[in-house]
Amino acid sequence: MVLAEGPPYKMSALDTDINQHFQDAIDVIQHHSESPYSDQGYKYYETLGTHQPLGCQISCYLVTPTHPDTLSPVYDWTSAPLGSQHLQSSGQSWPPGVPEVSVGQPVALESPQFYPVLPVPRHGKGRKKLRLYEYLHEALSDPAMADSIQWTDTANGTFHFVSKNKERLAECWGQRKGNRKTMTYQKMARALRNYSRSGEIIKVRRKLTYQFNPAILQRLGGIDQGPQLRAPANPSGPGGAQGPPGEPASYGPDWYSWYGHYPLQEQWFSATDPRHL
DNA sequence: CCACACGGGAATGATC
DNA sequence: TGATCATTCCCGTGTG
Repeated sequence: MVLAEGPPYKMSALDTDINQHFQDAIDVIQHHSESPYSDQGYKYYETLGTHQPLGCQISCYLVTPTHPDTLSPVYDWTSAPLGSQHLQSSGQSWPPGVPEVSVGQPVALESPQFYPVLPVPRHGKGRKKLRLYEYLHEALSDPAMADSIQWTDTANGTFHFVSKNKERLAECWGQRKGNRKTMTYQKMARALRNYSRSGEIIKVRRKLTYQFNPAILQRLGGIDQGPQLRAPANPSGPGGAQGPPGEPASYGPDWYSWYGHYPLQEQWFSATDPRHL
């Protein structure tokens, strides 16, 4: 586990508070919607593998095109540092693995082309094979799959599986890939955990909930930005109307896991240092 | 104790 | 043919 170096982590009431702080922080940031580097980040995204936009051939179901005005930056992601400050002010310390620069002054990142998460897609030959996160994104855009997978917070790219029907989604994925055996949620989740290492999708400390890397979201054509897409000022009730039942009302991006999992920390360190350019 | 969600090691398969 | 990534199996842990 990523927490190996730090003190054993345990979910507690404190986490709920912290997550609430995260949400509050997100709200604050959204009020200051002029993210200094979100645009810059997008410039970077554009340099990534923007080939082959998705949203095509779904064999299992119809695809609903994403909302036209999907260009709002997903800068919620950048609120991580803010959240971390909350963490620290709450007495929660970060593990040694967390890049300090990201904690202290991420918004001040001046090398937008080095947004600290995205594994650069292979150059040259693009991957033609459909990848799981692409499929999930498609499914999230498809109302027909809403009983299996839903956006938890489109603004920051979190989504969750519906416990009751998650197996159906997994099966559909397996069929889509033409696997020999039936895909199960367990196996699909195993693949998702691999994404945590590459940083494409991370696990959120919430039941059945994951979060897209914003760069991935951008690559996949943005996220829906319907009226409900903005994170509510205060997620009402347990995860709002869409959250899995029985879950705490507040949640937040798994910043800890995000940075902790990120395997390219050193690359990122050097990347953010202009001297290494 | 049980069911469920989750995490990860390791072997294997598929693709580039 | 090797590298990479996904799939598959399996076992262990934590939680309600």
